[in-house]
Amino acid sequence: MAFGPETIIQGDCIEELKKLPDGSVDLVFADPPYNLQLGGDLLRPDNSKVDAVDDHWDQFESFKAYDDFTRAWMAECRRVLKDDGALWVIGSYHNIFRVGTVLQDLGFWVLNDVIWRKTNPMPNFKGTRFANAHETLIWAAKSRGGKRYTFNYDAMKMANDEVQMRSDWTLPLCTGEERIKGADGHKAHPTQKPEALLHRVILSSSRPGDVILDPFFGVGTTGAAAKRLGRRFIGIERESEYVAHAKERIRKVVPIAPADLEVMGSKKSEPRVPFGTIVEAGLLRPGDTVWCPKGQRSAKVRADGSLAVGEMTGSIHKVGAMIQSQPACNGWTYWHFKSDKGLAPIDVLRSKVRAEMAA
Amino acid sequence: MAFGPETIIQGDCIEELKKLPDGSVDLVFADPPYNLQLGGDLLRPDNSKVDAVDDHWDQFESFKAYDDFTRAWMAECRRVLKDDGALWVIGSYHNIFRVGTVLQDLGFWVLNDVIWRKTNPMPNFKGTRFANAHETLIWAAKSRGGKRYTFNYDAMKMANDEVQMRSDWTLPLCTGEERIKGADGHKAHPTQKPEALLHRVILSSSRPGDVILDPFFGVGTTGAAAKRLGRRFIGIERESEYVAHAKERIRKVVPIAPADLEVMGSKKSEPRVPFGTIVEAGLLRPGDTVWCPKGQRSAKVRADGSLAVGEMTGSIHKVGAMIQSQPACNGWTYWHFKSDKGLAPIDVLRSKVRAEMAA
DNA sequence: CCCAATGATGAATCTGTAA
DNA sequence: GTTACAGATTCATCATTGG
Repeated sequence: MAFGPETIIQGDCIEELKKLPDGSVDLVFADPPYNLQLGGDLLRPDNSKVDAVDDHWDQFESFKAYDDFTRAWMAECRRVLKDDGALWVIGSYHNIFRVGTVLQDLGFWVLNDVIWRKTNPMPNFKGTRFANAHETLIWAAKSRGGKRYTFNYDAMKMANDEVQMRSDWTLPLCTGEERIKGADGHKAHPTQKPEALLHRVILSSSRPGDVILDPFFGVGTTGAAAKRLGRRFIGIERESEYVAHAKERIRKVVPIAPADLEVMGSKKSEPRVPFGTIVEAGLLRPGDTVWCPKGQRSAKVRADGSLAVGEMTGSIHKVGAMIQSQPACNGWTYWHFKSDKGLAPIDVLRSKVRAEMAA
Repeated sequence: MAFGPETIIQGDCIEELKKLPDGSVDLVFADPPYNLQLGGDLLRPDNSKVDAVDDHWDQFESFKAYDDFTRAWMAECRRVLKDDGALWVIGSYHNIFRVGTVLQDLGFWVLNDVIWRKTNPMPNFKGTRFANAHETLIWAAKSRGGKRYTFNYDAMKMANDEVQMRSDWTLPLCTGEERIKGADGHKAHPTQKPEALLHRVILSSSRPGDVILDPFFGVGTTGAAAKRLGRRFIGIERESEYVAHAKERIRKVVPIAPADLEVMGSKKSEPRVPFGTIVEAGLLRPGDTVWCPKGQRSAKVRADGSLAVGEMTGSIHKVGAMIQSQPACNGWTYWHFKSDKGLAPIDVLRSKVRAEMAA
């Protein structure tokens, strides 16, 4: 069985996978349900309601039910993969450990776990945890020591300013024009992935003309990226509405010439370094004193990177503003520490940390 | 059984854990071994040579042994944890999926997965994969819906320039002076973690005086960070050489003065002041008027600390919610009184009362 | 036409205490 | 156990509106 360049199948993922022949696919990208286990409604501080992912397809009775489901679709994916093929799966802490364990148990060989760092994640509105600002992808070969998987090392290095691509990728969410909208103007799919993410996945681990299978096709991000990058694809999706959106979307995609693929240039601005990092790095210690430029006034450094002047506490900027009775203050240039050459602005310490980060 | 501030136990992790009493520990930090490639004795860190495991079945056996080992130490950790306790585990793609699955199966409730982004990771020399530039930590409460875990949200926010802390942490590797050296001048431990990482873990999820347990103590990074931050600790480590290094290292650590350990507290922890107290204190009088932020709407203060708008009466929060037709409202920030500088939120009056209470 | 102010929104396991 | 209610809580980005 040979696949045309574009195949979209409407139907149940596992049933349809079973119809595909052994060893016919080069790369699988799967974005399965995450099995979020949400409580009641969640309100933002402005009392508006968060549009939760409460779709029926994300509901599972237990971890065991989720594991069984995972094993079923993933075993089929492994069967249809060529021996030199590979699999990508994306998930969050709700499901990624289950997925990774099943994957290893099925004989896949993990090559990397890759972190998608979101530049603009949804915050944690209630202040109960760390803002959940990333998702995890697993990249795995069909088996250990099997035929060689595809990895376009130089393309990745090129796309990363000639520095080896790392396992953490910083990319924005899929919003704005890119986000597919329904007739009502609302998002057509609750969890549409950014095409830039698929671009990097496909560019890194497949060749032009390869067949890429997405068993949870949704509104077709994998298909759009595959077509743009000159790959063939097979998408399986149960919901007819998503299929319709995907078809319309992919129809409009114009494939680009390989020479024009170097579009992912990354511009690096100076990384933000919180003052707390200076304390964590041990460049200043909790209890240490910092001084104003002329050394008359001082403040104490606290373990969390706040300063204290008497009862007054807050960030380096806030405390600096308060003791000067000014509306604002740049704490990095205002506060000084005692070095062997006398008082020096703490900005010097920030430069040190930045130099280390860049190294 | 009460623990002293510093307890280091030399012995097998699981055996020694079994001797600890139920519900006696506030926080566990575990950095377990993940040498999955080695068959046989998974606990031995001395890298004795074992033939590569190519066979799928052997691989499965190896995973099973690792899962059993993980379940054994983690179940004991769960037993010794207090009901409001929590667990941190760190790992890489080799083991973190196994660890996360076991953790969920044991009833732990995942709060976050946290990514340690290394600023200076080891490159991938052969150019065969993405540079493995991160490790994963899992932070989990003892159980779902159990007693409230500790999270110092405001301290974390402060440490991150007043923006809430995210699930990805950028920190350098442990190198240079910080890295413990053996008599031969080489690193004493193969996977020593940076103290900055432990600083953030401990500061975020424990309180001064808490008991922190590290069942894979190594050269004592957890102990050093715990002592510095005024926490007690219990470390278990099998290798006497590591224990010796840890003791010597921790001996030299100077704890931060208790006063300097104070971090930004949450508003939730401040004493509750009923609105009626404001009226009792005479800061507002029955019959006085309070206004919404822009001053268009007003309500009357009543003697019992309720508000009235026409027929509508109730608490400051309820009346605020009702006149805005919103599900909830913080009356302290919504309602304003007329001061000599124009409208000011009644929260100012609450601060006054609190200041007086503290005096 | 540009800039400022305002509003909307994204895979979210999202409160605590007292009666 | 449950219910009631006080009151604490958000970041980056893009679209829209108003001047």
